[in-house]
Amino acid sequence: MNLKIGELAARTGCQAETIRYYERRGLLDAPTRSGGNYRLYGARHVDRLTFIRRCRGLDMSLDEVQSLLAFQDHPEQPCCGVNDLLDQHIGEIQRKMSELQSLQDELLRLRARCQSTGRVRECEILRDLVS
Amino acid sequence: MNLKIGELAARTGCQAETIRYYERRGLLDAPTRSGGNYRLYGARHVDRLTFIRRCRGLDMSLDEVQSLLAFQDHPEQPCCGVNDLLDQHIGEIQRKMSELQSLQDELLRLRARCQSTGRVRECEILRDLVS
DNA sequence: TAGAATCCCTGTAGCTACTACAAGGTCAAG
DNA sequence: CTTGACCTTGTAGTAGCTACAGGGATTCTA
Repeated sequence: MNLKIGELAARTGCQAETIRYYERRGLLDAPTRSGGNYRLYGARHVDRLTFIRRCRGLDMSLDEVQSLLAFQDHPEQPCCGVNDLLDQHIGEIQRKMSELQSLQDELLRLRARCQSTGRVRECEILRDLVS
Repeated sequence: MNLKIGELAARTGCQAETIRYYERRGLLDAPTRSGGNYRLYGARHVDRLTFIRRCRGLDMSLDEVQSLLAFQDHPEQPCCGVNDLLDQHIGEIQRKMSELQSLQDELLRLRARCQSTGRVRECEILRDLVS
């Protein structure tokens, strides 16, 4: 294996600087180094990084990802913690969505107040926003 | 009028530190000062800050708010720019919502893979996240 | 009128999850 | 042997605040 950071980056679709950042943050453990002090990654790192990127793609925070990684490192534990974390995350997304829905409603209502023919002076949108 | 920053904060539901931050950012212009160097705000500031907070409540960025404030300061301009900004913002919210919807779908699919009885070792959720 | 409590001031550093340098070292190709 | 692509560390920037520290002003109470 023995990938350099750029190769790992290409393989996972993650920038090299992001990989170094994950290492600093403690999500990815430090790989071995080559003679010239280059990071050398193995298959285990590819898996971990893939996992992290998948979770991030699902909008999880790095703290959440770190929790899931901790579960992976203790395979004998019951897995209900994983489910709890996911349920909580699903709840958060739910909340965000309904919040955005209210925003959208209000924005459309606001937008309907102006037919874009006049001057700023008479614009009902701006007037509406102060009150 | 002549409100101190804490009074303006209480009146608008905005923290004093946030108000100072808006001043630094150039959204709220610097008020006069008292003898003891306290900021003293007038009715105009109350209106501006209310406007800003309303916009922020609609999830607009400070840059967007600043654009709207610029429109307010040029009341003779045609107001179609205001409409454009709002339409664009509505579009963004729309995009965010459909993105969250896909996330939600995928999270629910993922969640359905585990019935929380086993150990982490066999957890299909974690397995799914690596591949 | 003294002292305490509560405000206010400036400036700086922290938060998330990166991203973008600068200044330099390593390595492979020509 | 030089060029260019890659790698290294460290630092600073992004958005929109928030949280101090260390000090001054004002106001309330005894």
